[in-house]
Amino acid sequence: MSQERPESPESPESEGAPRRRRADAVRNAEAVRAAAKQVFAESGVDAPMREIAARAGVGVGTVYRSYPLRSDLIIAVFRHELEATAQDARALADEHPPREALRLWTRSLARFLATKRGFATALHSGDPAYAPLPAQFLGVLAPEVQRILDLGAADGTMRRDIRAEDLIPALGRLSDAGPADGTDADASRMIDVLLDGLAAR
Amino acid sequence: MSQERPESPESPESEGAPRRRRADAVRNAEAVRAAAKQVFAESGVDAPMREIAARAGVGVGTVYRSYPLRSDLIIAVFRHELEATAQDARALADEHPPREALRLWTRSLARFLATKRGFATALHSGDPAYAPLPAQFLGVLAPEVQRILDLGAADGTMRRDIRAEDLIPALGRLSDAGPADGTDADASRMIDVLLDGLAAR
DNA sequence: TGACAAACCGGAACACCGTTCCGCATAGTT
DNA sequence: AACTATGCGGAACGGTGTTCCGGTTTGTCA
Repeated sequence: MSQERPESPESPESEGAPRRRRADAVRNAEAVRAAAKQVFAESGVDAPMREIAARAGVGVGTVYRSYPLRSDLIIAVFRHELEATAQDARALADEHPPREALRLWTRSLARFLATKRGFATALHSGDPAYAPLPAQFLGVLAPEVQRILDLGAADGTMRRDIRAEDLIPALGRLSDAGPADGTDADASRMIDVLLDGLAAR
Repeated sequence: MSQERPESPESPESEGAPRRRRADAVRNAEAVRAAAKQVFAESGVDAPMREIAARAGVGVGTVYRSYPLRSDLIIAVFRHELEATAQDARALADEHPPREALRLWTRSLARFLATKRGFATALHSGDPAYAPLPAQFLGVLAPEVQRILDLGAADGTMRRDIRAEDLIPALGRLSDAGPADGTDADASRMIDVLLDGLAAR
């Protein structure tokens, strides 16, 4: 029971006790996350911070306190779905040969990106507010996708010199195309071409 | 000589005589274009309008009068280099077999994009200020690149179901990757994969 | 319980930026 | 020289990200 005391850190080595966050702070952080989810769905991930704050019944300062970077808020909102997409890769790898698993997974990825307005664009925008996004995105997806690539390399159906860290950003960029591009190219067709290029020669 | 009169339109059918622009207006438009070229090189194509105006020794209103959309200014600044890139496609098609010509041309395109800071990103940003950019971009490049694709289809080395209008945006997106992505993937490698996928099966 | 310090809050304030608008200046014409 | 329409400058407006601080709330300790 005495373990509950904030002053008794589990890890004695850590510098200074990281006093527990106040209850109202966590409440507000969650309210902001929920509000952001709504607003992102309606107006995209680049919606004004003020609107998110207003929707959460909170001041803008509070938003920035819990989520200093816009990307922190985006990750918090989409983390679950992002991890689900990663699990799709794992499941598909178990049920299909590698090439087919990868092809099907690109659909899953495209679905994820298509339903998060502005996410794909933010991913390669270069905007500092989104800077940590690509790495976090990759961090979740790459391990599972790499597993498919490894299987494909092992059974000789895929080339071995492309890693998930290269492939996923490329897929993300190609997925972002489509009607909103101004040119009505079909995104999935170019993705299929890319996957064909991934086949072992 | 009487032909010089503004009141004598060459095409009688057109509605109203399009009075010639004033001399100071063309001077200013050119000064703005030159200033924009400098500023774009230093700060990217999304540099503040005010800075371009200041550099040109002109008010912001004057910038908007000659170039209502940001994309108008961008096109004006890069038109020559863009057309040179299109000519590269023509030249390469004459000197190499189609697949090799296309491979070399992607390098030319990547060079073009790499030296125009922010251009590639603007191309697929969805920002209304850049809306006409993709179409103008394609309008210049597509005819020459399509020629390569046609040659490749004719000699049986390339698949026939991909058109330049689909391929070029994809190449543009993949070229935009690289170190600035946050992930240090090598853009040219994924482009090579895409080109491999373009080979006839 | 009451008091106190640390943590936290709200939102005004500041710094930019794109874009518009209009009184004034000037080029071109008669 | 006088006149007109064309063009000019830059103030002004609306919107946005981000910071900052006086005041409030929470958790703790006596």
